[in-house]
Order: sequence, then structure tokens, then C-alpha cells
Amino acid sequence: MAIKAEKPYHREDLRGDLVRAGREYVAANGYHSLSVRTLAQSVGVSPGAPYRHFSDRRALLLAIAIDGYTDLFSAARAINASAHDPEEALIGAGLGYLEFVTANPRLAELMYESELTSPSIDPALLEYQHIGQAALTEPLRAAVPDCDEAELAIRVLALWSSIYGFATLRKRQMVSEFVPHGLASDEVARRTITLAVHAAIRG
Amino acid sequence: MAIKAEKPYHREDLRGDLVRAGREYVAANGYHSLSVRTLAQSVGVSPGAPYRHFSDRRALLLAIAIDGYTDLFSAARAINASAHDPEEALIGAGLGYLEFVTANPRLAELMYESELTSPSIDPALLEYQHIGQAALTEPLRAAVPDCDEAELAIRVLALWSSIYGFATLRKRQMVSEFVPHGLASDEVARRTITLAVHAAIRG
DNA sequence: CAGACAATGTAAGCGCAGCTTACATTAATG
DNA sequence: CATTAATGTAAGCTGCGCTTACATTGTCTG
Repeated sequence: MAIKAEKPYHREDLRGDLVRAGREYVAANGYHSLSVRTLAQSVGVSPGAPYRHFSDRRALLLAIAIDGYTDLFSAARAINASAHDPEEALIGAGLGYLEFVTANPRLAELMYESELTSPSIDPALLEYQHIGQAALTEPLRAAVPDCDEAELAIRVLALWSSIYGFATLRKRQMVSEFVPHGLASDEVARRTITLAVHAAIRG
Repeated sequence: MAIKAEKPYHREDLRGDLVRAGREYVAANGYHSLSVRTLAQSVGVSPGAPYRHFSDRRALLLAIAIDGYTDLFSAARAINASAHDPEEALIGAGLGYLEFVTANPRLAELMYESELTSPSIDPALLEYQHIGQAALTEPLRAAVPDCDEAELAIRVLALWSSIYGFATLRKRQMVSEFVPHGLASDEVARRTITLAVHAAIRG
């Protein structure tokens, strides 16, 4: 009899393995070139097997993106909990998002700039957008107590636009194109985020 | 002899025809599903012909994107010329970009959110980024005369982050998610852009 | 003006990927 | 224990990016 344990016909958690391996691949090479076949092979399974767990390549990408969202938001919760005042919470949220995008640029691309968000965002991702929205809305409401909801919503949108836009441009290494002098990148980030937060607070 | 004019073996401007047809396709269906073969067929040419003019599918997409940039910047020049003061020029630039993205969402996706910009922006597109940068830098310099260049660059970056971020979120129809009340979309846009412009002017 | 040459098109095919269908194997259920 | 659903495999269809070899045509030069 063989010493090696025969690999079982049914495996423990193929779906999870695919998401994890897929996430590693995306982190290394980006989502564009991710192939269901190659991914299947890399986890040691036949080319058709993933389709038992994902209807589409798109569904697989969606699962990977959602996996990324859970990480992002657990980090965001930690930051929010350790903030002492609303302004600090807002700046922390912005810088936290920046850090996440910097640490996981390819994953962020899948989450925020892929076919999952175009032409309009995938319904399955809407819930996560609302969580992110709340992470800005609550502190801002606290910072600007007497402010009607419509105005608050606009300011949240403007703030999120700034944070998202800056993070995206930075991910593409376009900050050095705009700010050619040898300013420290972190300093530029801090200035930009605080500028946006202050604009949102004072209107 | 045939009444129809035989179609010539060599055509006038296949490259241009491919770019035009490609742009139409992208506008209608997005760049993701654009296929070189199908595009070749749609302009009545064999599947290999496009490769005489474009080394890659990517090179074709690049040409389509550049075609879009020329349109965007010619519109931007017109707006800039008709502005009466720097603040008006900045707001006009922002709203002009918004209009372009709203009118050409799929094309904007190719220009600003495709594999051409990821992981870092394609060198062939850098020139166009500089043009866009200048369209904000000059009016802002005029609006804030005594401001050193580094500070000016940071504010331009912050302003462009806001404009780009807002336009992108709006393209994904996420504005209605953030601002659920029946506020007119144009009103939200105007408020957001002016907010960003004022923040950039006063620091 | 003729022949060489470059430019630009076609025909055919390789390799790979998404996805489907038919079948095999195993776990769960009554 | 037999049945059934779940989950894997094998094989193949279709379409696409890209290459190579060849056909056609405009242009340049002796």
C-alpha cells in the first residue's frame, strides 16, 4: 500500500481554497490574467471543478473581492475604535484606506476598478459600500452636530470622493507626477486627507 | 462585369477605421469584451489584418483611449477660454470633466480605469495627464498668487483627486446610494465641485 | 517603363481559456 | 442498506490573441 495518503476525491473546502489561492494570484499578478483553469490546476483539481462552486469567472472574482472587503473593514473598525474624537476618526479612516490600497494595490484594483464595478457597481458589493459610507457618516455627524441629513450626505460623498480619488491616483504612482519635488509621500498624503476632512467639517 | 465596385485589396485608412469602430464598440459595450477578431470582421477585414497596425490588443485600446483624450482636452480648452476668472475656470474644468465622463462612461472607463492605467499608468498616457494637470495648475496659480510651487502641486493633486473621485463614483451610479434623498444630481455635482475648488483655493 | 521592394491585406493554424455535458465517486439521508 | 444529492473528473465546443506563410498592390529607382 502507498505510504503517501491518497488525495481524497472530495476535498475539505475547495471553494475556500480557490478564493485563497485566487487572492494570492491577484495580489501577485492582478485580476486580469487570472484564469479559472490555471487556478484549478494550482490547487490540484480538474479544470471544471471550480464551476461546482462558482457559476462564472466573475463570481469567483466577486468572492475574492468580498474577501478583501472583510479584511478592509475589520481594519477600519479597529482604527475607528481607537480614535478619541470625530476628526481623528475621519483622518484615521482616510489614512487607513490609503494604507490598505498601498498594501494591496492589485486587490484594491479588483475591488474598486474592475468589471465588478462597471458600468455600475455589482449589487453584491452594495452592502460593503454602505458599510464604508457609515464609517465616514457617523464621525462626521458627530463633528457637525447641527447639520441636516441631506447636507451631511453630500459632505460624506465629497469626502469619500477625495479619499478614493487620492488613493487611486497614488496607487497608479501618479502622485510623483503631480508633486515632482522630493516631498515625502506620507506627508503629501496626510496633508491631502486632512485638507479634505477639514473641508467636509466646515463645509 | 460587376456593377458593384470591387472592394480594393488595400483600403484607405484601416487604422483609423479600427479606432473609430472600436470607439463605437467601447461606447456601447465597454472595452472588456472588445475582440480584435470581431472588430476586424465588423469593418470587413480578415482577423489578422489589425495586427499590421497594432502590435497588440492593448495597443489598439491605447489608440482608442488617446482618441478619447483628444476629444476631452479640446472640450476643456474651449471651457477654459470662456472663463472670466480663475475660480470660474477651475469650476468649469471640474464640471467639464464630469460632463465628459457622464456622456462617455465606457470610454472614460477605458481611459481611467482599465489595464492601461494599472498597476501604473501607461507611459504613452503620461503626456495627457500632464495636460490635465496644467488645466488645473494655471488657474489655481492665478487664484492663489503667493503660493510656493510645492504647496500648489499638493493642492492641485487634492483638487484633481476630488474631481476624479466624484466623477468615478457618479459614473458607477453610487451618488444615489450616498445621497438617497431626491436631490437633483446636477445640484450635488455643483456643490461638490465648488466645495473642492474652494478648499483648494483657501488651503 | 519595368522590375524590386515595402506596405498591407488574406489564409490557416497554434495554444489557451471559459464553459458545458456526460460520467464517476463519495457523503448524506431515509 | 439503498437512494440521492453533492462534488469531483474527462472530454470537448467555441472563441480569441497572436503568429507564420503567402497574396496583392502601391511606390521607388535604374
